[in-house]
Amino acid sequence: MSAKTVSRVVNAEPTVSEKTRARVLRAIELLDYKPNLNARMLAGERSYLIGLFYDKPGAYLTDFYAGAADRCRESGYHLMMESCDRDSPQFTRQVSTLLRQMRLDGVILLPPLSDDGLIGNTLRDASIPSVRIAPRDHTHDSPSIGIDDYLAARRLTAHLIGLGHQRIGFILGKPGHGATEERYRGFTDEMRANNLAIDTSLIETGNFVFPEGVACAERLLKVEQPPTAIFASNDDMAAAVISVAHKIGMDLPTQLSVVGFDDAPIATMIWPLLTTVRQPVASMARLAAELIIENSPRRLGWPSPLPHSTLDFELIVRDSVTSPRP
Amino acid sequence: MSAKTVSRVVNAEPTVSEKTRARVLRAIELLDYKPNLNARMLAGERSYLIGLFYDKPGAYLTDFYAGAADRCRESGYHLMMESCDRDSPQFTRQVSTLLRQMRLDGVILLPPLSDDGLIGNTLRDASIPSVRIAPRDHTHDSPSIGIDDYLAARRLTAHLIGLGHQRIGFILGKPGHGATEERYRGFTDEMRANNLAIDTSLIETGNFVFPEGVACAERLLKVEQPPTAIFASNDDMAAAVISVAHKIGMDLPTQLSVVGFDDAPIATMIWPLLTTVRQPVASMARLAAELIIENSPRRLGWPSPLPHSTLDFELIVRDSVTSPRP
DNA sequence: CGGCCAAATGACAGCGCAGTCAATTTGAAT
DNA sequence: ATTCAAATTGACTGCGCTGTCATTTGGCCG
Repeated sequence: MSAKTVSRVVNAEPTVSEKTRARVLRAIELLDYKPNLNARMLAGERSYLIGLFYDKPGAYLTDFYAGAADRCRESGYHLMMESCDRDSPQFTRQVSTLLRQMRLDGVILLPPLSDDGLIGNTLRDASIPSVRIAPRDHTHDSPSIGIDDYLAARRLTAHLIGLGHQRIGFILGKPGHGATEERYRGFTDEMRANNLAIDTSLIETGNFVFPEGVACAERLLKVEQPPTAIFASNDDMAAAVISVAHKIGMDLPTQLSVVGFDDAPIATMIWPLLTTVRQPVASMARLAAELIIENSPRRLGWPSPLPHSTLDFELIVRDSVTSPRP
Repeated sequence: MSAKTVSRVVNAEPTVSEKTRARVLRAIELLDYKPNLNARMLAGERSYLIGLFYDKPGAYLTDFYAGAADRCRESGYHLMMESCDRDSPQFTRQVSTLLRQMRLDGVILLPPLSDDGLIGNTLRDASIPSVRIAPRDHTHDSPSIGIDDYLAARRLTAHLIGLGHQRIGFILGKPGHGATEERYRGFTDEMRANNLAIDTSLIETGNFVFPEGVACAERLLKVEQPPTAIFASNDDMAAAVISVAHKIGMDLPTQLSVVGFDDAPIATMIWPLLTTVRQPVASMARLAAELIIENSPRRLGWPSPLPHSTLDFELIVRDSVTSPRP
């Protein structure tokens, strides 16, 4: 029973007889043997480490991390969460240091990193597989995972219209994000499909953050003929709308309907509870980790065609929407 | 110029002449040399890895992670965030696997893990240094970091009392957490110091979470003579109070003052903005990482007496508090 | 029963670094 | 200049595993 044979069993190599495999597994169980990760990394080509790169920490980050880490654990991998300050001058250095020091087997890119050319190139140069979450651009040379933002936005808009809303304000996310564009496109298409005019004075840009959402809401609610409903491109900005409405003494949702997007924790921490779209964050995370883990041993590159997974979203109807007052 | 000499320079060993050190450093810079982490781990006794163990992901988790990771990066360390499901049967196995596989140099324990005997023992048996964040119990054999919850709660209560509030409701956190007890003690002591009675029908337990905070708030606002102010032991529960108040049509903060604790993101994402206590999360995180990093090379155990750091909190006065109506 | 091929196993080296200890250089004292 | 201790440096080894390749085993055929 040589060390090598144990190694073979641990790595599930096919060239081991069933008899010895069983014996080894029993011994492993008995001794509670755990292979030393560092030695495996040093000797082998895999590091059993996956990077999770993000720009700014959002509310979904911990959820995503938890989901991906969960999947990683199942296969003996570990997740390294790393904040990538895109504007930092040492940005590339930082990334390549990480890659070289840690020998990551793959990287999961959260938006807006998923569309960042610099990171993309750095990863490609280092031939490190990556998986992109909710990219704007699906022509990258790595798989992507997301929901159909366009469709979700249409549904959400249809929900509003179905209840009788006609003047609907829209708060855009951060320019350049795929989600921003798709959600807006879904909104406008659904409006047009219902022969509803899009009043450009009712379109604001809130960059996905609460404070700017506040400014948008203040402008939106101050116009001559205010909207009866506001579609915010994420829950943080929807919360901002609600906060402003409360501040100026509006009665919600009677006087104003609000919808958000993401089903972030904040969605259920305010009154009225937000009607929103839930992204399957945990599933996306698990899938992302899985893609990398399964691709990792071979290093054969991604299968062709590249898997672009579109997961199902869920329309969550809560209390923040009602029919407009006649 | 042997490899060993380079190793000495990289590890800042003292027995290198200034001349060679300079030469080596220049070469390192020139070649952009990065020592292989895995090899260092395998060969040396350090792993350059610190664990951040948490139970349930809270809002401050990402901030804490960011702060600690920041400090780690400065010294070439990395942070592994791990969720410890305290109730899982494989809990100990999971932890010890981590420790043995990754050979963590140290572990940061977030509450309530900071008071968990099982983890504490496991770590001690593996002689892995740990740093506890906001423990209830300061008699552990590892350093702790926190703020003076008692004092902060007194200040917050004094703020309320100073504005004229006399009937003040209190929502407790999760039993067993140090923060829960200290904050409540601060509240009661300050009330007593002002000769104010503590009406036990105005004390509720919300376990630090929003949904239970909602239930507490509903009960609190339904009593015969409702409080004019509510002290929630954290911001999530304070948000719950505000949400309920909005729901039943109260005018805030005129009819009800609310204070929270932590200055979580939610504190500024609702109207009225929460008056609360800010914990220096980033500083705590940096300090925690630093303690482990500095202790790590020696493995001499902690200095005596054990450093129990009490960092400064900050009373953040915003809009959720006003004088009670006459 | 020998011969042969494929399957299964083991011997060995080396991944890149740090620990050990011996070899070398330096510098101060004689 | 010589001597000797201290300071500095380098050769060598091993950390625990995996890749390579040689060796052994087992099954099947003639």
